[in-house]
Amino acid sequence: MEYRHDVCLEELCPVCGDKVSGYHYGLLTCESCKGFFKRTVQNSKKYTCIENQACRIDKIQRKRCPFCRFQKCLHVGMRLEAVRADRLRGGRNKFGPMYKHDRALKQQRKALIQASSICPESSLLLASSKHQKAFTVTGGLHRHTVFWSTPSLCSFLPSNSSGVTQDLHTSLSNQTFMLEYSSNCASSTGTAAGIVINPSQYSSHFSNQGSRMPPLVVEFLRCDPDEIELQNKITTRLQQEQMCREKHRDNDTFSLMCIMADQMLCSIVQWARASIFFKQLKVSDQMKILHHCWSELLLLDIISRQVLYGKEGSLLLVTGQEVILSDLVSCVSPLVASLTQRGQDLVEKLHALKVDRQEFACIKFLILFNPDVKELEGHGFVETVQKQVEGALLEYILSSSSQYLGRFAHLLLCLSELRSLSTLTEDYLYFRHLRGEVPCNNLLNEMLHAKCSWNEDFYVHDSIRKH
DNA sequence: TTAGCCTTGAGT
DNA sequence: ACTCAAGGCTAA
Repeated sequence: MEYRHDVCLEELCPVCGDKVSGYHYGLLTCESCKGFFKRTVQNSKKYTCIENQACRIDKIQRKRCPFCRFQKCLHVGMRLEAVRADRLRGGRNKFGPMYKHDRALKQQRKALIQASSICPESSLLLASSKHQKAFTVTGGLHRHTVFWSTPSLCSFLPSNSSGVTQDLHTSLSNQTFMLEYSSNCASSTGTAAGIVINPSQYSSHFSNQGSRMPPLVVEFLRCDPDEIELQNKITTRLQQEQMCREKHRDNDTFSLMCIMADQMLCSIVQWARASIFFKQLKVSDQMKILHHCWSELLLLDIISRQVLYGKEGSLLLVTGQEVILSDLVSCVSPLVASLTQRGQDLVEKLHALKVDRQEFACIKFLILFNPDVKELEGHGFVETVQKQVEGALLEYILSSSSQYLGRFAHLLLCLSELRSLSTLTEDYLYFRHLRGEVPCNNLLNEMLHAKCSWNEDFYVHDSIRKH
């Protein structure tokens, strides 16, 4: 199943890649998956997988494992409740407005993309990198030693999600995130992944904008960690570790920055884990995705902090401390100085665009759900989510900016630059890692380790087996 | 059991 | 009257 362009994607079934025949049970699917889903639900069929519940489902092989096919149906967002218990024919159900809205969004996106002269899939810009970035902070900050170990990535992720239940009722209860569709909300959701947020749940938080904000954006904001809490948490941990480990290790600025980055990575992983869509992925996919985008997310975190809260000429750390940029640039290597400068240029671009929290929240999800990640079991799902996120971002921009065409294109270009920067910075970190200069036993280290076994599967997988 | 085609009927 | 997602039918 090769999805190269949105043009094709629009017409391919997210379950098997066959030609789409219309909206069925919540999303666009082919006729055969529609029939399969209907038969399974109507007859309460129970299947078993003779492999390891990870069979590839495509047009050719879809008949081979109904268990995995049905799992995939649920995974991409087909809705059990759209199969009628009374078997009444004809008419319309409550999903009608959702389909209509989805169609309108697709139309809108197509028009926008054409008008922006961007390739049919914005994911061309969003999605082609092998790895990412790092951060370039250094300078005369702390003068103390901080070192501690962090749990590995797999310990952040649930260990039991490989066991997929085949029971329909359990499947239903697993979908508690699928909140009821509300046709009177300006939603950007309810598309292929079938996720629809009821904005009334959050309207108290965003009462000034709640009526206009796409529900998915509201949800992204809700997932976003609070900056003050994050600052307190990381500062506290840095202090704790400083007290515990004062005697250990050299405390050069680079090590300190690694440790801070490591803490930020922990919070990024926690954010992902608690976020809509991500929890639906299998743990193996969650790991692949995080291994792929950690540095980009880390860099975005640093950059968004500068754009939203920072002052010109200084670098605001997650701990709330400020570093004067000119001091910083003068005491690091030329490579790091140039990376810092590029990062600063990006900050200025985003600042000029007045990118807000909502947009950053969407961008984080665009980075996280990158369909370019290799060998994902839930590849179709990731693509679907990315399209939904793009749709939500687009809708948000449409509602909040009169310059939406240029704005959307600009944001994509900034993302492209972010990716390129992240690749360079990650390479730099990797180089320091190979020289043994990155503190061990932490998440950052593990990410870099994963990078070194890029085509094999990975250090983390070993950790899983041990568990 | 699958999947392509057919029938139905509420919403527009 | 038309649309289009439901369910139904049936050859393979």
